[in-house]
Amino acid sequence: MTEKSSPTDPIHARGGSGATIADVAQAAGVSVATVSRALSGNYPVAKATRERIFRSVTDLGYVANAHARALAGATTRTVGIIINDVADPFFAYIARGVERQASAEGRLCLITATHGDKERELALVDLMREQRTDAVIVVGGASDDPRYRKQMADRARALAAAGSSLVLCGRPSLGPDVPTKMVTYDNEGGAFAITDYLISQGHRRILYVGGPRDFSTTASRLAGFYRALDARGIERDPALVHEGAFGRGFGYSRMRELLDQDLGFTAVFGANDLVAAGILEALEERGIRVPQDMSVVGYDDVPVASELRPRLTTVRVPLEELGREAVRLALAQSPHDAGASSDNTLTVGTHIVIRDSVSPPKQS
Amino acid sequence: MTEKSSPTDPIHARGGSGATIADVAQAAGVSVATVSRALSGNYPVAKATRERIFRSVTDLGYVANAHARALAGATTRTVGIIINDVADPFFAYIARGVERQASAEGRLCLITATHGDKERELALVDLMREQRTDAVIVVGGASDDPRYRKQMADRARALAAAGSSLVLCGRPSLGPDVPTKMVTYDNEGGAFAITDYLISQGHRRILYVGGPRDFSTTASRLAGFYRALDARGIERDPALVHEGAFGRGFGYSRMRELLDQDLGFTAVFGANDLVAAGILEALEERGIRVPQDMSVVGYDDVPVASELRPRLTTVRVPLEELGREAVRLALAQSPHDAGASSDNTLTVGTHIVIRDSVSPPKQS
DNA sequence: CTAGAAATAGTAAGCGTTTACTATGGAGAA
DNA sequence: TTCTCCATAGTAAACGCTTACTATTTCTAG
Repeated sequence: MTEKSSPTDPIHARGGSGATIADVAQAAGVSVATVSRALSGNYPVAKATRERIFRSVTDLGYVANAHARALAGATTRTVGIIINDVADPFFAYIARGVERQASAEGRLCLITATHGDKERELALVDLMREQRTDAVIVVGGASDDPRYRKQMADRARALAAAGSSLVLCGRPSLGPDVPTKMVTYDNEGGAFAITDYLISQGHRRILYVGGPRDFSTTASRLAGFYRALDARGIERDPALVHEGAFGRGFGYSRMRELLDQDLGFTAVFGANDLVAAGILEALEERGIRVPQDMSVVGYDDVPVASELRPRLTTVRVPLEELGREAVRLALAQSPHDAGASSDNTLTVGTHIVIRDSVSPPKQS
Repeated sequence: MTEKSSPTDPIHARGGSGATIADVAQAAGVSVATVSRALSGNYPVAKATRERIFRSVTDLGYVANAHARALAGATTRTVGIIINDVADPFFAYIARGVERQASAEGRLCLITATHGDKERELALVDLMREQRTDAVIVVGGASDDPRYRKQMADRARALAAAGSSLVLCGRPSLGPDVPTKMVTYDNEGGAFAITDYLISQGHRRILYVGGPRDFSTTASRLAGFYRALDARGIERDPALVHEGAFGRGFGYSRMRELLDQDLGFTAVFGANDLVAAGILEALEERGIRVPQDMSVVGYDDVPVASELRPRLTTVRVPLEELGREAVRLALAQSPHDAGASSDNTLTVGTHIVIRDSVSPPKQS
């Protein structure tokens, strides 16, 4: 007895590559079929037999081979999610919702990141197809490059044909004839609401900063922004719109440049909270007080918004909910089970949350 | 022709559940073996044949079945990671490192969350065993319950026996005879350094708040804290140590209570940045200025630390690096390939980053 | 007491790949 | 010309499960 572990230790038994169902069957003196049935519990197995089997299972530290199971059976009990970046809070909260709902529905969650590369995104969808996930959820705004859309549409069809589905989360449809499911939030409405709030506080020249060009999220937010301007009869000034990126760094550096120009704006709409954080930093550096000298708003209401000083007035997007709904919809038999309309679309609302970063413009 | 998509569309072809390698073989007029070889490219296939095969692959929108592949071949090209919460920045940054390194090494990444439940953690390790992941990485401090340790040790052995490995990331060893790999950071050293910094600024009564009791991370940070006190000959006062949790909410509420007692501390050490953020909020609410009236430090240096005002002085932990190293070590043939010592342990350093939340105590 | 229905267990056919082994054809060597 | 050796391609045996069928008991009812 040179073994360190005691003979009753589970798991340690085989030196090979893990016990198989056949090992368990042999140990329990039954056939593999019986073991399989005892484990899945969908077929009667005599109590004594079952107990013997379970004892062997623990003794051997047996766990089923998920691949063999997926190959023989139908479903993989896995959902795939594709996001930009695991550490970006916008995506992280959606991923949390996905992870939680998936695990509530007994699924595992394959999370991958594109790092903002759309080619990679397509490749990742294929990877998930290889994995035969029960659904693949792609999150976040999309490029509107037609070639890309076509490629994604092809994949949506392939997934649908294979009994899986492509879920678009927070991004526009690929077209009416493409079999996808969609979970979105009212991006344009939120932008409208917060812009209107700024206007109602007396602002007339509002700077818009951030968000990649030709990107669906940017387009919707900008659309809401313009609609609010139009509704109040305020002229659109192209000099006040600065697309670019979604990061904090972009907000900071672009704001620094803009501050040197004489644009005469009294409020800034950051395309998201991170951009707004950068804007705030640039303002702080210049000694411009917020909200006394300048009002600032963001979008998304990620935790940083309430961490900032002043606390950021922003648009709340129910991110975690979005993720949960994506999974519900993905796994639902019929769209109605998940509370979606019959075109498989579900929209969650947004609303503005008022904190301390906005006040009426200074009288000049 | 009632089909909407054009006949040259890839993918749309079969109505079934996805094309198989046999379909491709038939379409290309070769055997499945040849297709398999053409795809894996590890065996000569005539150029013309190969091209024919690839054409069929695109025509059919074929992607290999990862499960069949895993079953027949050896490896799954997947690593599993188990964290507390996807949206907690501490874990999110580690997860990002894991995800990036895994994808750099051609692996997919299965991410799951325990929500702080250690039973669930064990169950998740088994789930990953089922998936036959090339490695399973468990992240973050661990409970020191002996039963739990035993269970985890069993699983480590099972994984090792199956040719996979258990990687402990930021948590203590399970014992010398348990086959694990470890990536850690100098938790105790960081706590020592920042406590010493506080002392060097003149603080003598330092409050410690946060971190679950009987938790390895808490234990190490507290150990560093005490060592610094001892080294300077400052008495340990149990009334100044308040374990509890790692969240922002805990920092806030506990600090409120503590402020009502007359403890006479001049500085607060938050067990992590989130706790420190809560502390700062409680202080702000009471109108206590930081750092003039009270100094505050945190731990981890997650983004919120530089978002806060005052910017938080804290201990920097190279989280993303930690995740990357975990994957490198997990996948390395020999520990030396990954720069680890021969006992499969790798430690990354921590250092304090000084910002604006500490100053000498007020003369009273 | 016996036919027929449960209840329980076993047999074996896949599931979609990879890969060891085998087969074929033609080029170069003798 | 004949033999060998490559370069290719095919055959078929796993891989570890699930499940449709089949077989054996054991009840239950008539």
